[in-house]
Amino acid sequence: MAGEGSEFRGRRIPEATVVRLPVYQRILSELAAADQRTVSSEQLAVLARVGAAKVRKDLSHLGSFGTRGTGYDTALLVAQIDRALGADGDWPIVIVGIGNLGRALANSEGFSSHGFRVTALFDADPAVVGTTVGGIAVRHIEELPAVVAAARPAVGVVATPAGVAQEVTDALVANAVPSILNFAPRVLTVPSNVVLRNVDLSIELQVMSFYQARSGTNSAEGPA
Amino acid sequence: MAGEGSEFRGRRIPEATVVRLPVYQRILSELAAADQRTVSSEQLAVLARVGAAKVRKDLSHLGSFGTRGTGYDTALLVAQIDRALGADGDWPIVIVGIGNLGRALANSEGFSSHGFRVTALFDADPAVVGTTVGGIAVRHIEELPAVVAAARPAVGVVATPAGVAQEVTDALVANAVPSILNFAPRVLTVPSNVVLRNVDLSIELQVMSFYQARSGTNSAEGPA
DNA sequence: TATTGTGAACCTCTTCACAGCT
DNA sequence: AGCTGTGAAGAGGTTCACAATA
Repeated sequence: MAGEGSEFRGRRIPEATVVRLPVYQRILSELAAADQRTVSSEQLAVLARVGAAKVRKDLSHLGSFGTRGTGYDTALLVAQIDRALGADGDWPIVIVGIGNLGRALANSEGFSSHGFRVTALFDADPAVVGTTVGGIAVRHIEELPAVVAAARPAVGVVATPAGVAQEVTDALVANAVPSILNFAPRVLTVPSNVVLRNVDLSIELQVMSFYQARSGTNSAEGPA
Repeated sequence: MAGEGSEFRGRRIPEATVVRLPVYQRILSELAAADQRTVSSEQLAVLARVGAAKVRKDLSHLGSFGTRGTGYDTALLVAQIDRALGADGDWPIVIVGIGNLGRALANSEGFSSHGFRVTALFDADPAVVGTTVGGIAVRHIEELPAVVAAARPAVGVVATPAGVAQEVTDALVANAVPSILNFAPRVLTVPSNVVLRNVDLSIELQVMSFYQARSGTNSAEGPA
């Protein structure tokens, strides 16, 4: 459990910063592995492809861990970011919908690091139920309430067809899953106390075709 | 090519809006399929889980297609959004890295709609090269330059391990691929004229554990 | 000297509120 | 009356620029 709020700086970290912390963390881990003891905001900025001022402001939300004239202690910074992100915790995951994408997620590196751990898989297809994916047996969706109520996963991943995404989400929420990561191309409704994030592959492509369709336009650079 | 700028309103559409347009488009398509002729910003807002004012402002960037007192013509709006997003175009895609994720993407619905079309798959593993995924034969990565130079894909999808993501990207860019969609957990460098978008599954999870780690904290609501 | 931490300016996106049109 | 389109206000995030400090 290890849930002590100990000496939290009462800071409210902006979402934009939260999204960048994992990027910094990955870079810092690599630097630490290469035995680099300290790092400047400038170097981290170059590696993360952002501005140095942004790096400093982002890190300042975690506290004041840098040393003026020297930079940041690499290992210390990794530890601080890990703590902020909860990487020192244990975060069981369940995945619902074991199609191509669900299978890929179940086997994904990202789903078994930083404290994450896939604990259960569910599908409705009898041909899939009972098979083993990434070392875990796929259970029938009807077992979801019982299994989830017992296992208390931290994250429910929805990788089902769009048509059943909302009802699957409702089942997860009803069984106290506090965070939902949705891959189905559907806008989901969840209570306000549930954290919902969406990953929509189709949207990413469409954003690209938007910019490309535009760049095809005569590059009439607007006058100031 | 079909590259006519015809009667473009010289508007610069905010990125935040661009990301929501595909969501509206999907909802509107469903309404149109259900024979709903018109839709109000309020109804669309409820379905997309955003504010009505935001819907109106977003749509206003495309032009003035609503009718006061009535709402928007559903079919017309779908057509306008499609046009803005380039959904009336042809967007060949190549996917590099045919692991679990690349395979899922190659079979994905989202990669074969809205004008998108997977045209080539590449991998470095001899055990994978030559196999067929989603009806397309996987070619060796060494064939990439020749194939890409000939096929001129609009989007290159990087689904390789992080270690080779940059070199694969360099090869795509060198062969004139104008947009890169990166799934590798690595910050990529591309020339400024190349559109780059990142999808990082691990980051999404870490953002969730961040919020959950926080909510575990005594909900000491900060004083104003 | 080198580099952090941060107020202030700036920019972008969101929300409000209402004039204007049907 | 009903609903859009938008100027203006507000909130959030980024960048600047520099004082503080090792």
